[in-house]
Amino acid sequence: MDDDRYDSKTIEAKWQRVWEDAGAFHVPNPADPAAATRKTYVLEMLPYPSGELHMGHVLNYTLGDVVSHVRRRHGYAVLRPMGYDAFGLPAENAAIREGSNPRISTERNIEAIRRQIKRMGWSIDWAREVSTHEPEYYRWTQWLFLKLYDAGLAYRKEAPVKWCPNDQTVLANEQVIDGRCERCGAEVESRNLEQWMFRITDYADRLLDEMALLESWPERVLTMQRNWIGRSEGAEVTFHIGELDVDVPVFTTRPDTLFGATFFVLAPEHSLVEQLAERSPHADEIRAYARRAAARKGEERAAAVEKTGVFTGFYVTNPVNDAEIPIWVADYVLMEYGTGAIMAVPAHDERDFAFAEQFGLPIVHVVAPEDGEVEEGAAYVAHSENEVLVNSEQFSGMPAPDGKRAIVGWLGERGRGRPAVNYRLRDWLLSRQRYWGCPIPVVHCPACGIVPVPEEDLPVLLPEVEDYMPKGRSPLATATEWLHVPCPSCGGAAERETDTMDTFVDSSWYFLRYTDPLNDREPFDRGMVDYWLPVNQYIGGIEHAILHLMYARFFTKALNDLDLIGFREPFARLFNQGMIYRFGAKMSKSKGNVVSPDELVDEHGADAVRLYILFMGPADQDKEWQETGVEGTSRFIHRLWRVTHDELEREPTGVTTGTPLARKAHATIAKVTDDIERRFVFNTPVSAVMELVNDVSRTPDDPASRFAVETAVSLIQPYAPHVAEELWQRLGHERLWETAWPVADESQLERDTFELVVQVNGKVRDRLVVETGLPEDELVALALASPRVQAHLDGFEVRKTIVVPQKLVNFVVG
RNA sequence: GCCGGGGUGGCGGAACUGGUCAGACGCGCCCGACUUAAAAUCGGGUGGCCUCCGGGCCGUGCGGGUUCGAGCCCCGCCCCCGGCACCA
Repeated sequence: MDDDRYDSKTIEAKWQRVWEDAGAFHVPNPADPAAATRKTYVLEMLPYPSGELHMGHVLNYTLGDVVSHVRRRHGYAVLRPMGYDAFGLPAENAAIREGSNPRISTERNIEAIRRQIKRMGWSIDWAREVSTHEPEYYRWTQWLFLKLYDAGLAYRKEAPVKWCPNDQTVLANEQVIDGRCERCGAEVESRNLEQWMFRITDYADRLLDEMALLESWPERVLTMQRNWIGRSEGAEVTFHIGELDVDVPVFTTRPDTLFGATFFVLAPEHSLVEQLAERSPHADEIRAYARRAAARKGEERAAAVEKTGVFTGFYVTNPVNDAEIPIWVADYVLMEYGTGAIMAVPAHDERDFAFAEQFGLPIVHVVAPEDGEVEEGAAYVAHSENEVLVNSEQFSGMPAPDGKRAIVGWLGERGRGRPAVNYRLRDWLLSRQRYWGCPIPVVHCPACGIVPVPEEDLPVLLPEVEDYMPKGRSPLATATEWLHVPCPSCGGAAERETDTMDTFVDSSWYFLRYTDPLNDREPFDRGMVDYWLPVNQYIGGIEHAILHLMYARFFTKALNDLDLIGFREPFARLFNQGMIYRFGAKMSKSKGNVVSPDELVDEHGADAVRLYILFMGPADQDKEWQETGVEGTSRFIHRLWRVTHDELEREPTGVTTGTPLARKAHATIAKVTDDIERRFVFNTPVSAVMELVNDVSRTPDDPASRFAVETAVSLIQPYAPHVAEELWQRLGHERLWETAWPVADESQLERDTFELVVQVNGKVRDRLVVETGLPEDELVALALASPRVQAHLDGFEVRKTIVVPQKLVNFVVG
């Protein structure tokens, strides 16, 4: 190799081999987890092997790599594993597209991704590699499922569920975006099916409250999860239908407006609708309306400009005043939320008001602004602060919050209501009618019902089938030999469950498996998970703000309840990187705007690509890909190379303090360290090192040039580890990856002199170089002595003088 | 409608606790050096307007305010991105 030319290919291959041979990034588990060590767990979301890596992955894993390198060089044992989220729709659909078997295409993709990862030079502990589709892994996914089943947290239930007609499977609510399948974009349908669910709703409150245990999560993610859980406090109030002698509960957040309920509405899907229709003279009309409404999609119903509905001819009794109010059926009431029935208070609810207007129903005001006066001819009154109850018998005059409590209390005493909390969150539907997933380890026995597969029979292997195309029933059903088994309980003929698990089940515990990936007796060792977890820094895309991140939190809490782990939140700190756009759109194959990391690495080397992806801008913001951007960081590497080689021509002086270049180097150490560790920003450190290198090339005769060059090489190592290691070696050192992170000399951050800014009325009029530490009056005297300042003071009276030590003097004149 | 994030040169962005004429660093562009030439590389310039070349005025989405001083704080708007939404 020509020593004077930078060649990324040779250098990167060389150092990747060195690291591998040295086991540089392998971190063994401690023999005694109780012994205090400096350790940290840095984790990035694992990739789906449905294709190759894209620039989003490059950003994700380079971010994690910088954090890992810096922490390692601070003396931490860094757990930094990698794995593959191999099961699931994306991988299976990719296999179908290319007419290949999912296992074969997934494993081929894994190999390609592994090769890409190694080419990028990310510092990973390969001894901990896992893939969710391997029996050694999914055996424990099944084991955990059975633990949740035993605890009553996994159950089977028939319910209206979301069905994707294209992917031929049910979906979790979280996988439906604007009424469409998150994966393929097809419009989802509603079906009544018996499916496997996880009781995540039991954890709704803890998913909210235990956000307090998190060290640092982006506000937007917490907000999204709060919105998704959708907790609202109110009351359940029981209304009575005399004719049927049935009680109908409703949920309301406004029990204070109960006296204003002038009608009552059932969702078209409500079971009482048919019961009422049977006895009603308008039976046909009611049934026709219910059928019409059911046929409309939720979005259509929501978008309707005019409210629709039909009167049933029956009445219900308002429990607070025994008023008989008419029962209507209307599709603005949703069966999925609350109880599917509402009390309508048109004076204080916009939707009820619109309905009342449309059908000429009475409007009664029962809350008013604090003076208690209801405006003449008032219609709908928006909720406001300091309302008081009116027209509410003994409750009139109470401030609304008191009224709420009093009315709910009054109802409670009479058995007609109670405080209640309602959630938007639904249980997690986990079964899928697809081939490429973890088999659900239960057997259906005609005599015993659902029987869990005994632990010792795990894993239930995913059978080989000839045709794995989705057909609405799981392809596993065609594996007849696999399907028919004796019941583990009674020994009679039985059938295996043929649905597979949602891929999000696999990824809800993978971060635990990394701590003990080869364990064949249990999913993980309790001592090791408790030692490494919670993850100190988790990094991944915002697209998982709800899905994966909420499921993983749920799993962690459930496993904690089962006393399998000793912590309640999986990820202490979370960082979401922004999306990378090109030509104004998110990079995607279908839009044809992807930039291939491989091609960029071929052309510029992994170091230049790593530098650019972080230098582009704040890592958490979305940003536009710049075609010529990598050239800039590539040039920087060449410049660093040249500056280092120029330096090698000079005799080292040993000077590390006192010169302008020495001070710049110390300031750069301080800036880079603070940015990465405290501020968690990754673009400005690159700028700072560029400045340092620019300074070296401008002032090569500064005695501290060797120190400045070594500092630049050392600081850039987390970003560009290959070239840094090579230059470090040429500078006569070794193993930069385990060399202590540099520490700035505080005394070098202060200057003997500084530039004093002199302002007149807030405008800068002069800048003077003055000694550090002069008393204020001397600074003022020096400032007054400036002819430029005098020119602006001339003829005016100085009314006030502001002195900011180390910074400026401002004269206020007038 | 509710909640969260954001608006700075031709572009990506910087300014970290209100304090050095806002614009670091990089991209692009312009000029120069090297070259027969080009590329690469190196050096210089690059917010706008005016200029007697000293400098002056304007400028961080819009309008106000607080302050000696505001990109940063407060009030009222506009626009963009994301989440939730006939959720009772």
